Amino acid sequence: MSVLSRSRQDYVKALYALAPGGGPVPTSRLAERLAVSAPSVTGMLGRLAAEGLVAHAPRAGARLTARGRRVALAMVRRHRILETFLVRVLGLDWTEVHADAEVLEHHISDRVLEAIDRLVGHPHEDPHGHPIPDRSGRIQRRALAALTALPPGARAVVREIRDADRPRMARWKSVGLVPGAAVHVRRVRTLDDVYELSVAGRRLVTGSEGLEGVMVEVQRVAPEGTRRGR
Amino acid sequence: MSVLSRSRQDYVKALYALAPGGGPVPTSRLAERLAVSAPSVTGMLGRLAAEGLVAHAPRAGARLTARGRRVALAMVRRHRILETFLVRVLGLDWTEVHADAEVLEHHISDRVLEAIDRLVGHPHEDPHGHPIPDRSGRIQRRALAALTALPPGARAVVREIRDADRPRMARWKSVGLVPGAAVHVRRVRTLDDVYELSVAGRRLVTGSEGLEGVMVEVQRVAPEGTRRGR
DNA sequence: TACCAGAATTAGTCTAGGCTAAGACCGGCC
DNA sequence: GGCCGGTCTTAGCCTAGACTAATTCTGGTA
Repeated sequence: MSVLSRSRQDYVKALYALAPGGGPVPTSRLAERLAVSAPSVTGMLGRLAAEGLVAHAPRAGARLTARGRRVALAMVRRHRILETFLVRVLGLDWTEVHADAEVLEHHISDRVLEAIDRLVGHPHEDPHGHPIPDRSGRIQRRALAALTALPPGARAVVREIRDADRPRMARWKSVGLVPGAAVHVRRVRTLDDVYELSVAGRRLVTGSEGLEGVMVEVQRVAPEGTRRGR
Repeated sequence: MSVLSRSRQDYVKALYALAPGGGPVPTSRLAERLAVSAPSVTGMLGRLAAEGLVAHAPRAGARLTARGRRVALAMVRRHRILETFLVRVLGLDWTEVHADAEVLEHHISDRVLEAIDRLVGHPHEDPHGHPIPDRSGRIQRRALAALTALPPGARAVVREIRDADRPRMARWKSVGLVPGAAVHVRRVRTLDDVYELSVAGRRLVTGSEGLEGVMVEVQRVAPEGTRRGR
């Protein structure tokens, strides 16, 4: 009970990722996320429920218990500290550290994790800008908007780059869409899905597909006379 | 075939550890070392033989093939680089890093391993003094003697501390028996198993039990008129 | 109200890698 | 030469965690 198999850790982590607020997650969503069949999910949810990590109302989805949530947050902490370490200490690129952290988070002892945390200076954010839960599982919650949701004229600062495939992250990085970058939405042509932005002063024209996963903190919604889109 | 399960890696590593020279290893020795039953060993040896990693003549023990030996040396390299990292970068004590390295060696990608190797400056020895195989599996072979095999009067330098239980390694460390330390054998009382040494200038009296695993490079066997013991 | 489609669960298998119990081999002693 | 004890191997079983096929719900529509 005290030491969870890698599989269990993955299920708990996925539940948290799919519903950080604790809402119920359908079996099929978990199956898709974990690249596993639906019956496998049903089976594992049964075990996790018996262990008190999830509440599973048959045919009504599963949600983490308080204990499950603590486990999930511990995994998130491990993952993000490891990513920070891989980038800052080992010099790997932040567009390519996800897979390594994904494996290591299951196998590193608390002792080594805390030593690494110390080495990188107890960071509050990982290289993608995600907040790192503290030892007791507290995580900074912030109200971020998707860059694609901003109306023309808005100004914002990039805060998080959600994990995505490597080429996409590499593209974001190459055009300056990195945590901390200032963004100004110049025009949005909804019909043909074209965004004209300036990113850190440089002009960028792209489709929405190339922006999903970039989360920003809004500075100014729009110049005078313009209303915020939903 | 290209990616070996943790279990397979452990068997191959154990075979190398029990017979670095490539000699045959009895099933029972493997079982003992891996804390596994003899039938489990027979079963796994069958699989490893089918995969070309070991040669298994029934009832005559198993030995590594050239391929198996390459795998084993890669594992040794990973283990020792990781130990070096845990000590030099994370600041852990060399008497307590073995278990962590034992787990991590199976889960770290080549990319991360090489980054770590770079970070610690491509060391040739780990913190216990063991030589680290290079990328192509070449390992420095040296003729070391057990400290307990030295005759009275001999002078030597500690070169390797063989992995052992933590308290024992901690004791060695606390009395100065660390790689690089100069040792002078003052007296050996074979009857009641007492060794009188001076270690880095400090006097040390102990039984042989407290010295097993300390390997030295002999400087001078004995003063005039004394013969070397076997 | 009855039916249908999609989602979830149940039933039954499979693989890796363990285990115990039982049988087969082999080297040494009488 | 025959037996005996230890060492291996074979036989059969177990668990975690996957899978596919078949079955059961359930909510929405005719």
